[in-house]
Amino acid sequence: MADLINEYSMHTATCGQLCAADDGREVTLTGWAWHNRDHGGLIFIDLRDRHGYTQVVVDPDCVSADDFAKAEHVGREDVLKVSGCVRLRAEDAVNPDMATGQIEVLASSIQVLNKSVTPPFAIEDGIETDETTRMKWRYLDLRRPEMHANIKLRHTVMQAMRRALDERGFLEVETPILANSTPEGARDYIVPSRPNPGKFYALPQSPQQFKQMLMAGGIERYFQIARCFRDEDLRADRQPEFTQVDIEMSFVTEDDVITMMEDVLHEVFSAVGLDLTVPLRRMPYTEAMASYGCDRPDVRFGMLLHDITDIVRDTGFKVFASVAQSGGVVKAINAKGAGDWSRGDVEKLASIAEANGAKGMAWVAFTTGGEEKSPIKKFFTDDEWAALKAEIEVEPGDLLLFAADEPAVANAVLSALRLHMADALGLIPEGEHALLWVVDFPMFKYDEDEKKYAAEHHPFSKVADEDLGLMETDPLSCGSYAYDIVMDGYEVGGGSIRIHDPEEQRRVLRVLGLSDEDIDDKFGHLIQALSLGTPPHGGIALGLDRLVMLLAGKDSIRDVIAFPKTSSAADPMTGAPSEVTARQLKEVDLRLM
RNA sequence: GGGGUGUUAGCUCAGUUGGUUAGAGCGCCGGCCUGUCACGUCGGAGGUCGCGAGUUCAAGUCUCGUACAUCCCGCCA
Repeated sequence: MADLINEYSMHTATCGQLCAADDGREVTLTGWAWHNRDHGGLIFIDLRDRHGYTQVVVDPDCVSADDFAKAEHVGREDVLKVSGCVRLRAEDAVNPDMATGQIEVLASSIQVLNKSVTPPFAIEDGIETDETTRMKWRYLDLRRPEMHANIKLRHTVMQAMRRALDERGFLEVETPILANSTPEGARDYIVPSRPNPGKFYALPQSPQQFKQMLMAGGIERYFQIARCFRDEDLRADRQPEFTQVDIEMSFVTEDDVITMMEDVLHEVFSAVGLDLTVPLRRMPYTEAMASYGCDRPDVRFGMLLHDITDIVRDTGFKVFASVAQSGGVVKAINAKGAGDWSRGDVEKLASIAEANGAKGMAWVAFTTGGEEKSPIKKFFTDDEWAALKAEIEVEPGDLLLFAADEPAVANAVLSALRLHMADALGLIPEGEHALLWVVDFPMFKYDEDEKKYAAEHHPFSKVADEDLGLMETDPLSCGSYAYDIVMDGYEVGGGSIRIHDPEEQRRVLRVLGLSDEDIDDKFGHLIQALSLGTPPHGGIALGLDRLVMLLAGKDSIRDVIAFPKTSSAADPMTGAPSEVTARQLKEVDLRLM
């Protein structure tokens, strides 16, 4: 075996890195055959490895008849070992579109290390093959240069992250995968415990409690590139298992965590050839909701939300007036450049509004020709119309889209429309990134379905000092020391300063509806640790998959995960999840219904 | 749990008003070809139209159900 490895690793060059300076070198290349162009008396084989392509020329005068016959039958994805001499191509044979297009390798011997059957799709960039097909043969998909680049980018980001954190005194610590179910939050993946019939582990949704225990354990600065699990429905940016760069620090303020994270990210961006200007903008949560309609604003373009509730409070357009008078809001965005859209195209936008909870969508188009088209204009007085136009500063070519509803719905609708219109109008600059902090999150929100309070961030975040007295009387007014980092409209990280006072922790959990008995049962270890000298601490977790996805310019994290799962949490390659035997079930004391 | 879109050759897709033997490009197989690089050229093979019912003289096409994929809402402390 050692000899075999040695033999394979002795190749003297890689396919993507030969250049004119290598002219005359004797090399041995190993790789996969991409294209085989057989001209009868002369054969060109493009050989591919991790680094790129090189053209191999097989001339019958330079190889044995046996090797030439082999070359004639080389097919896609055959694994070859080719020895030969690098030579400059004739001037008219140079391929300027190819990194190694200046040279070629004249083969002297060819060895087929492994013959491949015809692959189900082409191993090259820009394919439009269905993603399920790519996932079924993921190892083939991974051979494609763009997937290679994604995996390499992920590696570079992870290594830069480790280096930057190590340099700042963080210790990398592993925390358990077999952990406890948590009563709040996402649905857990559960694992039966054979020695404890009827009892289950839960895979961690995040190492949150363990990292707080590490602070209690005096580690002071911890990080982990941690796998996290959540049994919820999937999205393009959500997988059932995903990776967080999990960080926690003792004796710190919100500013300390934010500054540390900015420095680390600056180094990570440098490592991938990007310049991140720090410090980043910090936007209060209330401003994000008011101006962008969401807590993860994409600030690469404008089109901010305008609140026109006061202008339309008494208008003749009853839809607006009744919402405005009953505690709702009327807001609008101005999609500049869409003023000449056809009525049909504009009306189609209503389906986006409705998908986000709107009952309808009003609009006004100001054509570049100076016309004002709208189904609602006739209900407005001249003064109201003028006030509306002044507030939004309309010009010819503008299209106004309105949402009138309770604030949460109006914001959700306009946030979705804003993103759709930015995409449709090409307002998002390609390759540019915009990062910012969203700060001053509220501590609690009210869950209408469950009829109880829930933590906006999580129940271990510290309530703002000045609001501590409001916790029992007016939870929704309590701020917190929680912050998110947002990149290009995605939440790529979030964290907070944690509670380190045991009584404060109990109060928060009580607001969430937990009895003292529940608190002791589920969080007794935490409360106890807090009462035994846990230092003030705080931290953050970055969504590595999303971060790498954005850096790679992709719109699905599946493209930066080596072996992702489909939207039904299945793996088409391995067939997971699958049934287990009756014996396996019996061993863990389970029976299928 | 809900909504949208899709499923036809190995891959990407077309398929009209329901009507003869379901097509194209690429790939694959065979022949020819010494400067191609998405080589060219000639020929060939390749189909359970996702699956199951129904309507009809007749279904890739219409109806219902269902599976899977994908995007979104809910959900994701």
